[in-house]
Amino acid sequence: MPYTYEYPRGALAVDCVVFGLDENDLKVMLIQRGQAPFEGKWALPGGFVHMDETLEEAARRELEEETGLHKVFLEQLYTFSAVDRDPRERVVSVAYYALVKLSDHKVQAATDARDAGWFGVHDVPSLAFDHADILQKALERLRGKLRYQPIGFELLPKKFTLSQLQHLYQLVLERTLDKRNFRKRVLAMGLLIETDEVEQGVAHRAARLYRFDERKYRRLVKAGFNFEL
Amino acid sequence: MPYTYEYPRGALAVDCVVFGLDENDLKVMLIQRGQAPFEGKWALPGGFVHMDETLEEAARRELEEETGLHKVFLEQLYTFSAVDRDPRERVVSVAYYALVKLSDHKVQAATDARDAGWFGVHDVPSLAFDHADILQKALERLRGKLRYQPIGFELLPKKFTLSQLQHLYQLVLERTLDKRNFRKRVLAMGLLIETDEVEQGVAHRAARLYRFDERKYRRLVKAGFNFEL
DNA sequence: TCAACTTCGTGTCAATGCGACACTAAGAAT
DNA sequence: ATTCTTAGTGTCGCATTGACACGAAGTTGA
Repeated sequence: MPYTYEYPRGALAVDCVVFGLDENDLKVMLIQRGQAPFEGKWALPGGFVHMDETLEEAARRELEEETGLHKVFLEQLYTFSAVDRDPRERVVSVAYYALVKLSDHKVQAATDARDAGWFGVHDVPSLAFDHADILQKALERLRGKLRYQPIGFELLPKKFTLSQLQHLYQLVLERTLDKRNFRKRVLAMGLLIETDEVEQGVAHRAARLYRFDERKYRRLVKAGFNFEL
Repeated sequence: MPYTYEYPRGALAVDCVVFGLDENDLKVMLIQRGQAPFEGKWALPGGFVHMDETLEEAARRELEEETGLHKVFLEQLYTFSAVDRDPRERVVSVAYYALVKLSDHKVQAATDARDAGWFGVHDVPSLAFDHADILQKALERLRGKLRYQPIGFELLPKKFTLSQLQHLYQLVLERTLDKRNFRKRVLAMGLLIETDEVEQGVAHRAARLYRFDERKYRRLVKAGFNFEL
């Protein structure tokens, strides 16, 4: 305990709001706390920042440690600093949100030592700290971002149907969208590649599978292009 | 100096990007550093966060202390955490951006003990720390925000002409706008109140003065309204 | 006082974008 | 073969957007 400073210092933490998409719901990953404070309560995955890592590195490390997730889409959300947000002492927390393909990560999520699980975003239990506020803010951001940036693909498998994509948009934006108009718009933006495959194992006409053209997207972003769905 | 912890802790700071509007330019307020590191270099106003204040409180306090500004529009921007962004030790900085009416604050800005001043945003000197990055990000945010939220008024005097408002938009967005279309759109959003005054002391036909209807704006925001200019 | 100068303030029209809307096609199940 | 379910497709009217020019008002200086 040789770390002594001239002035008092709060601790710095990161918390992650991890979104995943299930057939029917937008889910968020929560872990059950194993220690006080809030022992037994559900909380966002997160932890303290080390001295030799950036905030994003800390967020990725904690995600990997606590949920097994890695290489996910991750973006800074907001920094929460209410003086009493942690009952132990002053802790300022930088929140990130992540989007993951549930199909890829279903298994690992539950294999951590602590209990971890996916909850429908409108059906979360009471959360530790100010994590409910953080979740709220993350949802708003996701909604806002989805409108003008093609980030929805991060939540879907590599190959997906347009119906899945529309379903995702409807879940996040919380309203229904017209099928024809949606397809028109989303195809018009020119970032979807039609594959020659169709979905498998459905009890009705199979839908065509598409891929997101990430290469093209990156190129356009670099060229200063502006996406508004 | 009795503040001892089990693990090392970085320091937590806030930095403020303060925008102001001059007749011809969008300006940013800088202060000249009085101590190492970067002594003599220009930097964003800012400082360390106290244990009993939120980040926003810290930002407002520093603004008041270093530049005399108070009661300004202030919003969190981003948290910067490069490990070596401060040569002394680990410092994570939460950046805020502020919009002030230069007309109200021109005087105080220069009265601080240190040297402080307004610089055209495209004509800033080399900055201390990673403050150039912070400024860059603030500019992007301001541009993005201006598109869909009526925050430009924070930069203008209480009563202003539509030409001033257009000029501001042009400065921030860095492109010219059609006068008639601009007036149509901005009046259509219904948040401007026409006063019965006109500007004074100009060597040509005087323009009508308008006020921003903040009351109405707040009401609409509360009602969940969505502004897109 | 009149001519010159500067900025104010205003409307139309064409093109485009957007939302509403319904039926046939394909494939699986029975 | 019939039924069931979802896939996939085009038009049309309306609203929005952007391009575009000139007379009005007020000041200045000859």
